[in-house]
Amino acid sequence: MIKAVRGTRDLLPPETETWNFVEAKVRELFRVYNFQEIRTPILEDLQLFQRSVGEETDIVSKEMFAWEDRARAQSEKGQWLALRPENTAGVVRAYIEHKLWERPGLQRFYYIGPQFRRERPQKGRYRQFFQIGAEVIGPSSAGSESPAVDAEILEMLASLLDRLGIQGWTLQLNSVGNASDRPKYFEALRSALKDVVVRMCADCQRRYETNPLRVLDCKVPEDQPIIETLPRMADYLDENSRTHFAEVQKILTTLGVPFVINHRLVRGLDYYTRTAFEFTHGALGAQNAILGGGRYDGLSESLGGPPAPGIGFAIGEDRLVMSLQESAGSAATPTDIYIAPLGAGMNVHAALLARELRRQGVIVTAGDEGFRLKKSLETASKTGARWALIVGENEVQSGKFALKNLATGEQTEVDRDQIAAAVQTR
RNA sequence: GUGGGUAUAGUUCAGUGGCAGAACGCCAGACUGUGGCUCUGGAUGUCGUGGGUUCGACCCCCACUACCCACCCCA
Repeated sequence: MIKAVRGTRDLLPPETETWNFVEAKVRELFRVYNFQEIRTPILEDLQLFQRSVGEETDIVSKEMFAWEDRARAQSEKGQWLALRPENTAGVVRAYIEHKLWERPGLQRFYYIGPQFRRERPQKGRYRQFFQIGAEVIGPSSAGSESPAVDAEILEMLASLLDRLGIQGWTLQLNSVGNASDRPKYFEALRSALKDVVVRMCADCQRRYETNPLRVLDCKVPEDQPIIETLPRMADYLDENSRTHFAEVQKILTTLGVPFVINHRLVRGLDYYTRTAFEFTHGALGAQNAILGGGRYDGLSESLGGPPAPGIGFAIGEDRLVMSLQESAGSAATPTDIYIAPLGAGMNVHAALLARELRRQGVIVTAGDEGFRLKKSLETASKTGARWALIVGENEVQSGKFALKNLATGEQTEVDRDQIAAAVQTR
């Protein structure tokens, strides 16, 4: 039997109702914050991700679905293509490709779509997963570096989680520095680790070589005392970054958006600068990050574009839906009327009535004339219909149809043109 | 990539070296144009795949695969 490939899955009703609920709420919210939808290709040039996310990151070096496309001519080499592992790079590429800085003001985009990473699947982690994300990007002259933008994004996210009814989230905030002060911190961290790293876990010894920042993220209890003594990024921020970060916090506090400063929050993509954040939720198992994001002030340049500071985030939609189901149940949309055609030749009459009713906005399902009435009513109840409409010889002759309320058992005779009104008023 | 667990009906799961099970769900009948409740009956299936041991393997052994959980990493 052919099955869904590893790390991918089918989303079935009624769960898809929850997904639609989430997406509808999200679009509604983006609308009032004046974000507009952008749809970028799922397939991109591999180099896009190497140059943005970073060639040395796990995402690019180990987790990409990438392959060499067929060459156009014998002499040429094929282009390397990749399934996108995230969507920010694609949005920034589109920003550059279409010279969107020529448009007035800041560009505010949102997207909803599948992303791909070749990881080992576990709870809340899939090889094809869905992200809901947004980006604010533009020239500095349009205000793209303003801390007000960071605060607006964070306030929007807090509102979103609240409006979806997700309880118990935590906003963790940090500033990870810019292109000039990050290397300084990097050095300080490495030299502080130099003598103590031998006492740390095997993963940390590896991280010391590959990416010392990740040491801060270590969860091994024995390593915690050592990590506490390490220098903090906050002490290495330049004046600009420091006031920027302070201003973000000030606005959030004024707005009443709760957050905690986590000096050890690091992100796994190279393009992040300054403000970095995660929203976490307890009910997600080890993959507790429901969304993450931050600033990427130098990303456009590293993709060959003009200076275009920006900030964005990505929500793990799979995880969002998961935490939503922890907090509340979902409601299925019930059928209004189940039509029970009764006897030979009744299917055509049922089809005609269904057409008339649906044009009036009634949700209709029809059975088959071969069904016994008992079976039709049974199916109607089981599938959650509120009413059953009997379409038989007598009804067609008289023009009055038997309409049965499946909850109460009450049955009335209703004129053909009164059916929609009858089920919609009650 | 590493470690642990699991794999039997549509679903959730029992089970024993000797005929494949329960509950729920599904289909049908009791009841020919009146559902839910009840009763009766039926189909549930390559017991994950491939080898091996054995008179005989769903059960024991080996390999593989998939799924789940954790590490790593991230959303």
